[in-house]
Amino acid sequence: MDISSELENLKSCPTQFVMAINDTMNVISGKWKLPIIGSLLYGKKRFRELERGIPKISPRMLSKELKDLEANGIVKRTVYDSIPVIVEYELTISGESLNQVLEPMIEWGLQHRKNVIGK
Amino acid sequence: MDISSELENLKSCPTQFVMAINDTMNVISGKWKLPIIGSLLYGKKRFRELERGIPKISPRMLSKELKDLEANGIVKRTVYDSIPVIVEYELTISGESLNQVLEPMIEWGLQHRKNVIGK
DNA sequence: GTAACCAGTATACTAAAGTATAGTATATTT
DNA sequence: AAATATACTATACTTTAGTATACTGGTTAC
Repeated sequence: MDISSELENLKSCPTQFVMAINDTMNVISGKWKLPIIGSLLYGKKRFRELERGIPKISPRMLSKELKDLEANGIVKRTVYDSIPVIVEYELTISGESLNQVLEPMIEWGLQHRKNVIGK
Repeated sequence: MDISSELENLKSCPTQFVMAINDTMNVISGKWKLPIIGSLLYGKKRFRELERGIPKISPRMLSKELKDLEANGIVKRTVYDSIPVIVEYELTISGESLNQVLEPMIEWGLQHRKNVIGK
């Protein structure tokens, strides 16, 4: 699919592209998804490391969002059967490839902020 | 700012980039924002045109989201003092420039769907 | 004169998202 | 033996987002 004509296609045949956008949105929407993904950009983390690294998150939310991200193929959960058990979370390839959507969001956000303040 | 090093920067100094991402998210999140923006990609539209064009949206939600989008500088509202009054909505430059973030979202979404189905 | 179109607003409700607080089972440290 | 750590789960609550239904005030068509 030719990227330069996607906007044109979005006009003429929205549904499948809107679905793709919604898929992407679902993966990163919610209060805690980006902080979690951001934390995991540093590399593997254990549950309590994430909890300590993300201010104000509750274990309930962390657990819920990690399950969500895992179900969506963004995060991989590994249990080591050491004693005591160690659980590690890391980004999948799909998770890491999210930078290709986050970067344009950073660009647009910074530009938009300039525009709005500029007025 | 060098885009190719933004991910690296996101790791080392997250707050301002995370803020930019959140700004972008806020602009397009919610059930009706994308359908509205999508409709306006076709060009100017009047309130009832949008209402008819977006299945299941209620006038309350349409009104609320349009105000939101206007407040965020995504949509411009023009009132013509004809009789009866005509109100037109259109995307601003900022609004149109959203394609630079929507296109990567389409790409990522399609790719991710392939990955998930592929497994 | 009544029915319909325009551009919405008002009120009340349900559903989804997020918070607060406490507790589980296991193991290690002091 | 008591305190602390890990990796969570359970229950109850509040807050935010979205829905349903009706209505307003003006204008035009039949």
